[in-house]
This record gives sequence, structure tokens and C-alpha cells, in this order.
Amino acid sequence: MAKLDFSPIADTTRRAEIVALLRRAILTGQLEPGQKLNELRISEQMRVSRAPLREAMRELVQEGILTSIPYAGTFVIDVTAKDIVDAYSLNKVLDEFAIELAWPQRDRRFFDELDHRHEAVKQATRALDTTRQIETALQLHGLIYEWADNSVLLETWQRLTSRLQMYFALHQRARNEAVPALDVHETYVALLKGSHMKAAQRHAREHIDLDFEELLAYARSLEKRLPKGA
Amino acid sequence: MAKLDFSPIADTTRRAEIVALLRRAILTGQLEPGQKLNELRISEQMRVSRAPLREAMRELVQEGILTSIPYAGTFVIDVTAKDIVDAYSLNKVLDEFAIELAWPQRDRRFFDELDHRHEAVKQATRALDTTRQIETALQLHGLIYEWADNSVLLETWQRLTSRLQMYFALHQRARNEAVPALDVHETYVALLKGSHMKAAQRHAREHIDLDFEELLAYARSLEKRLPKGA
DNA sequence: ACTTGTTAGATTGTCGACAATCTGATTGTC
DNA sequence: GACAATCAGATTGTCGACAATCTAACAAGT
Repeated sequence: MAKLDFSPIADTTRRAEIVALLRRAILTGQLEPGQKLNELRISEQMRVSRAPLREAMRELVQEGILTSIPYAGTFVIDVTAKDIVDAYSLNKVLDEFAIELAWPQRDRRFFDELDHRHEAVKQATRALDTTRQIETALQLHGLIYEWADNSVLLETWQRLTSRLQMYFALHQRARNEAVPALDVHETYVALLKGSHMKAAQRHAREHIDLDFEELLAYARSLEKRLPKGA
Repeated sequence: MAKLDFSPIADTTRRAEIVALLRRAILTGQLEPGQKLNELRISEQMRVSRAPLREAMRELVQEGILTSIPYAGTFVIDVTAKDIVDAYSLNKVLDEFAIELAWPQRDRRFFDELDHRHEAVKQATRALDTTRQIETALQLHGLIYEWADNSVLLETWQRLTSRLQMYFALHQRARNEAVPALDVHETYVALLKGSHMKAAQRHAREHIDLDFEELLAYARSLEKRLPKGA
């Protein structure tokens, strides 16, 4: 018998497709923070009844990118400067842990995948496709989590990533200018190939801090709006 | 104007109540791992239509304690030894981080709350209420996360906690015997009141490892069943 | 005996309609 | 004019029924 591994069949429910559509719209910033999602309007646009749409929304609420108030509506989460700081500081900790776990697991496939994903980032950068650039950069970053062989950690990171992707997308849309052409991932990749784990961990922190300052500045500019009650 | 803080009004949707009911049933082990949740049967028992039930189930799927296969059903997650190891190793990392963040935030209310929750654990222990003992112990443990002032971290921990609570409950039900009467939290509480942060962090690790060994042994006994495909 | 095709029953996924709730505009009163 | 009561419209929450899919049992062919 041929020893071919088939991957699971794609989800064929409307619900799953709706989730994918909505998630993409939110993470690319097409749906803005705080915006209300009108069930009837969206269900008509998608040519779908409200039932699967509502179930999809429940999933995204739990995923942390939507928020729901009974009888009032479901909204895209608001982004505050503190949210970004919180997400990033946790990300640092998780990165350090992920590198530690993944380090002894690195093999030929890991290095191949590393190059492959790095190449995808560079390509998106050359093509000036900002949305894809963000996506690929996060996928590159996610490699260590996939190799860490800890399902709970991976899951946690994926949740965190949703938000990070959203933050970056908002940032990009806000300044609405070309992406930095230089490749900030070069040294990161090199260090993951090297033999000095501590150095890789240290760099992960600093590299993050690099983009972070920009992002934070953007976040603060958002704060100018609604002064929270009291 | 009086400076009274009102807490949010209780959720009044059926969905929210269903979520609470189901979560409790799962986390206390009344619904066993792998068990299928029949929508029609449950909706009839709860005197509710399938719509809010299904929405509730979607939430719990995203919460990580249910798993769903299209057109096949929704099941309580299976618990493998590796899941427990993964959850615990991540918990250690998060604990260390939470203590670091919470440390400078400790105030009078923190210490009061600490004693209060510790007392709740002791009371549940005396009453031999194992379910409540698990609950209160996790709440005691969660204090550092609440004081860490990092919403993403808190959220992450709450997700993790769901599973830990389920694991412990299964463990308790399995051995079906009285709970250890001695108070393992005494030194933990003392260290959080002290001035040596590193010591508190170190203890958090070791304290966790204590219960962990028992739990792991139980998990391994579960593995004896279904040998995974191939 | 093994595989393949068929079918009946049960269960999940989806739909359209109705009920409950919120929002804001309008009216009435002082 | 300010304020409370009322009401209409819109939106969310829930329901019961139908459609799509799966499972397991059985029949037929090799």
C-alpha cells in the first residue's frame, strides 16, 4: 500500500467560510476597531442566513477579536495602547520559551522551512504587498512555535498573533505609506540557524522592540479619542 | 454623587446560561472526555431550542474544552498525558511572568484578597468538597494574574485554567478518595507576602510540580486505551 | 469471505419567522 | 425650556421546520 499521508478535508460548512471571511476582514483592517457588525446586513451580503453567521461571530468573540454585548450588538474590539503593550510583553515571554523548546528539535526540515518562509516575506516586501508582508512575517515568526511541540503554547500564540496582525494592519493603514524595504529578519533567521540559543532569545526580544516603538506611537495616537468614563 | 462602583448586570441571554451550565459540567468531569454532545437531547433537557445551544457550544469549542467535527458532532476534548505536560510547562512560564508583573503592584487589597482566598481553600478542604477545593485553589492561584495588570496574560491564564481544572477534576474522580488534608498553599502565600521575588517564583515552580506528578501518573493511565492510528 | 452499492435512520447544518430588547424621537406635563 | 412617559423602528435573541450529511445495516456481486 502506498504510504501517502492525506491531509484532512477542508471544512465544508458555511460557518467555517464565514469565520474565515470575517477574520480576514478584521485582521486586514477592513473592519475598523469599534465598528458594529449588523447581522442582517452582513447575512444578506453573504447570501447566508443569520444562524451560521451568528455562530461564526461567537467563535470570533472567543478568539478575542470581536466583543459582544447582549441585545446591543457585536463589535470589532477596540485597540488601546495598553493592549498592544500587554500583547507584546507576553509575546516576548512566549518567544523565549518557544525558542527554548524548539531549539533541540531543529532539523533539516526546520531550516528548509525557515528559508522558505523568509523568502516569502522578502517576496511580499518586494511586491509592496503590505497585508501579505505582515502575514508572512508572522508565519516566519510562528515557526519556532510549530517546532516547540507544545500544543497549548502554539494555540496561545495563534490567539496572540490574531491581535498582533490586526495591530500591524491598522498601523500600516494609518500611515498609508510604503513598507520599509530593508530586511529586519536577516539576523533573526541567522541566529536560529546558529548554535547560541541565548543569543537567539535575546535577539527575539530586541527585534520585537524595533517594530514595537512605531506601533506604540500609533496606538497612543488612537487614545486621543473617547476619554474613558470617570 | 455617591462613589459606588456597580458591577456589570448579569447576562440575561439563554446562551450565557447554557455556556455556564455546560462549562461546569465539563470542568467537574460530569461530562467525560471524548463524550459526544447530542444537540437534540441536550436542548430538550434544558428546555431550549438548538440555536442558543449551538452558539454556546461554539464558544466552548473556541475556549478549548470542546472539539467539533462538521456533520459528525461536538465532543468533550480528549486528555492525553502530553496535553497535561504541555499545559503545565506553559503554566510555569506564565506564573513566573505574572509574579514579576504583580510584584510591584502588591498592596493592602492584594494581601487581604490573598488571605481571603486562602481561607476559602482551607474551608473547602475541611468540608471535603473536592470540586470546590479545586476551584478555590485555582482562584487563589489566579490572584497574581489579576494583579499583573495585563489583560492578555489574564485571558491566557483563564483559558489554561479551564483545562487544568478539568484535569484535576478527572484526577479526583478517578481515584475517588479523600483529598490530602495538609495545606500545600501555606508557603506559597507566605512567599507572596515576603520581599524575595525570586524565591516566590522558584516556589511557584516547585509547588506546581508537586501536584503535577500525581496528575501525570493519572494521565498516563489513560493512554492505555486507543493506540493512535499508524 | 471480501468488497461494493444501496438504503433507512439519526444527527448536524441552515433557513425564515417570531419574540424580546434597545434606541431615539415624540408627546405631554410642569 | 426641562423632564418624564410613551411609542415606533430597528436589531438581537430564540424558535420550529427543512435540507444536507453521516453512520451503520443490509443486499448484491465477485
